[in-house]
Amino acid sequence: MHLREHVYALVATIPRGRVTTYGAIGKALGTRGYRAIGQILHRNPHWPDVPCHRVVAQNGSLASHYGIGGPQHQEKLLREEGVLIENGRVCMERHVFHFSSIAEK
DNA sequence: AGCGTGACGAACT
DNA sequence: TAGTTCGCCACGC
Repeated sequence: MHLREHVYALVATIPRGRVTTYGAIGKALGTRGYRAIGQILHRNPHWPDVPCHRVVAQNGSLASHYGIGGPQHQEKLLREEGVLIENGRVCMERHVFHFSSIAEK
């Protein structure tokens, strides 16, 4: 099983109005290949089943080159879900989603 | 099959 | 605090 499958499966569980980070995903899956996760989401073929717009950097900044309609589209999508975005960054303390369980390998 | 690149992040300097 | 290096994984060439 490839890492990408796990990433998609995990991201698919993120509830509406919540966000997570590349680091959190990597940690949950037991890998440090954060860059790979970025690329995997960039080429997300499962939209909207896999809500990749809910994945942001650890400091709350949005994806630098969002692949589905530009960075502005990601921000729009998040706002529509009620996510607070200040100064181009998501209010993490308020919206971060903690994966309940371990990786599903 | 090997190499460079990238929606990252932590450790160094 | 800011800039650089390194680790890790998938992909295109």
